[in-house]
Amino acid sequence: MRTTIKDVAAKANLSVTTVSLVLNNKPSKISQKTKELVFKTAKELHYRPNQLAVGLIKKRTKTIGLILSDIRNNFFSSLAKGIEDECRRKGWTLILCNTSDNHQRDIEYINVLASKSVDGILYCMSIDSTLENFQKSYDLLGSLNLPFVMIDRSYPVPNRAIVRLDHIKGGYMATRHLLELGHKRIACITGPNYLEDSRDRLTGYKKAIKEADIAFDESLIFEGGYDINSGTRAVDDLLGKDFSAVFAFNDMMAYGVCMGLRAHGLQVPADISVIGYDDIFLSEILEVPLTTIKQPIGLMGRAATQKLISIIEREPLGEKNTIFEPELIVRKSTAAYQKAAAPSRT
Amino acid sequence: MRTTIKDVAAKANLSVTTVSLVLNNKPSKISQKTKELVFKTAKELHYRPNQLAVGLIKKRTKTIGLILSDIRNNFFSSLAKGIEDECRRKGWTLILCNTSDNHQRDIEYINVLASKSVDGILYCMSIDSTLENFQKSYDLLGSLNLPFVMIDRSYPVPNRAIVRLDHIKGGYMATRHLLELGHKRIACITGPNYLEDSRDRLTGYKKAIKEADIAFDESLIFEGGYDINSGTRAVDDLLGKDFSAVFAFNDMMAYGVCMGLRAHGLQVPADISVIGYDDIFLSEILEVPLTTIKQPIGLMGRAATQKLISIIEREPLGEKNTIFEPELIVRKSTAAYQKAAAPSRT
DNA sequence: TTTAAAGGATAAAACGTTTTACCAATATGT
DNA sequence: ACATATTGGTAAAACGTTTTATCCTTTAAA
Repeated sequence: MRTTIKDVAAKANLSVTTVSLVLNNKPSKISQKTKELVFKTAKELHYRPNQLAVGLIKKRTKTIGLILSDIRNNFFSSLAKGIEDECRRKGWTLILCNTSDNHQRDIEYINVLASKSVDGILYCMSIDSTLENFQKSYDLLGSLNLPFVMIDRSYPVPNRAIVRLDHIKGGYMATRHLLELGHKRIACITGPNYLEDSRDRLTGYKKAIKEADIAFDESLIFEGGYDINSGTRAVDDLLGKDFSAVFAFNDMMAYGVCMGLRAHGLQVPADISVIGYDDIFLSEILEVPLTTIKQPIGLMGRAATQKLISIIEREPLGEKNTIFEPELIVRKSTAAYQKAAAPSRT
Repeated sequence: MRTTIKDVAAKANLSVTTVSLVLNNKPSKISQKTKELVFKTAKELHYRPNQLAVGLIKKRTKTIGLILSDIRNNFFSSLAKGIEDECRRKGWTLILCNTSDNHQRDIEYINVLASKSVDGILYCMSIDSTLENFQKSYDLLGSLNLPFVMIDRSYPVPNRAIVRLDHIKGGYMATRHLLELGHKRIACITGPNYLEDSRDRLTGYKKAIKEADIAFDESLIFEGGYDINSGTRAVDDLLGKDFSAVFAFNDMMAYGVCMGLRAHGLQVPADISVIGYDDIFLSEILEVPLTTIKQPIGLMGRAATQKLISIIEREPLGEKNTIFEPELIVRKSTAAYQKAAAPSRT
């Protein structure tokens, strides 16, 4: 069996209380000599407090749960990396929960995490999180009295901390970039329409084209699901329509678009410009590196972790929400508009 | 505060013992009527056992730790996905530990996980794990009495369960594929030489060229670090030498090779054939999809999890080790040897 | 000399469970 | 009528900590 505090106390001929007091550096009147004896004995026996017992009595575990859709997705794994980094720095532990974009599991996992006594939750909703669904999670979290921070995706309800990008600005920047290259007919591959983050990007898009005096054309908007297939499906849908550029609301769908275009014999960016969103790892190493809007994903993960820990420890919080700024990364998938290049079905 | 078993007992006017017995379905002589009362009350109060207390007394937490290098790497995130899936299926919980390929952290995390009372560890060593380093982890794990399963990377020591691919065969298959396409001068980008998995692939390579009566040429072997940069550096080193194909010991390095070749104006596969290893997600969606040796990563994760749980629960184990079979996935980055295509410095 | 304060350490309760051993009341067999 | 089973349930210990209140000495102050 592992060494317990009793073993240390016994070996040092001291009480359990003394050992605990010393090891936890509590203000007490224990002589220097005794203190040293405790440290020495603890080290000899390789004593490490059993965190189950500690958690039980302190009602704190220094453990947080991370709920996300799919860790295989580079966006989430980068996020997880940032979060884990920050946890390690602060001596916290991270439990990983993968919902596979199934909201029922969001709920299950919240319950599991509560019964494991995590101190808080970092929550990226699954993609089928409508407002109603979110409300369920929100209520549950509330009834369990669990501190939580939403990452990226959320809905506006009271008393909810969120860390995310300014997606309106992001959508605006992406669109501006294409407009400045001379594109006027810009297709959008959005995320699910009920999601705020997708709606925000679209708002940014509309703002930009309006400023450029271009009418909004519903037929250029394709609702995707943030997955690679949405990109290829979008191309099938869009082909034959008049457009010279595509703004995909995430990089994954942008890859799909590129693949789809290629399959139809169209070149990026010669025939069609494509801009993505997220700047995940792949985007840089593609044969035609993707122009995209960068989210500082790792940083956002760290920020969210810090915020959650602050909430848990009841430190004075600055802003309830943290909004990051998007950044335009120009690579090779966007080019100036060429009149001749209007796409046609092959 | 959360509902405790005492609250349930109080409300139902029963003892804590009775409630516990009923809820855990223990053989006991509690009347059907009482049982129903217990279930009803527990449900009403939304009772969920505090797993800290349960863990403390049962000396089981149904929690395992996963130690890996970098979750951003698609190989590991796919692995983590498989592992998490299996954990969820069986009602286990997963703690994620990211070592950033720093062996010191392997050690730290093993200690942390032990103090959190995980029941076992799934261990992917960091890349700087020499035999000595591994020995330290191994000894620590032993002294903590922690069941563990190594994934992919390990060293041959007694009493160690490992789940991995047959890398000798994998190396052999990759090389055979290139040989069959007519290539005779095949460069290798290996992993660190002290790692068994890299050495095994090289063994497979040597076996294949020997069978084809081709002499082993040390100058065609470049020792990489399994990262993308190793691939580009390898190209710099190799250029000017006589070779028509490259076998990169993982897909990441294969991408690096492709990028490097492209930077030097060489085409894949027209000028140089490239084969990778792993078959991670990217490989399929590249402009020139990568021919590679597939590791069933998700499956391996699940298998490792099952094995670990079996060990923890002392179920009869079949084989101590599980060796998966490699599979050749032919895509577009390899082509038949063309005499004219010998590379030259640009 | 008595009282108060300081110094050094500890006993015991508490956290929320599980589990073992036991108890009381009723029913059964002789 | 008595011993014995059976039925239905509970008290209390244990898990490994932290923390509060308390205790005994010794020293300082009155």
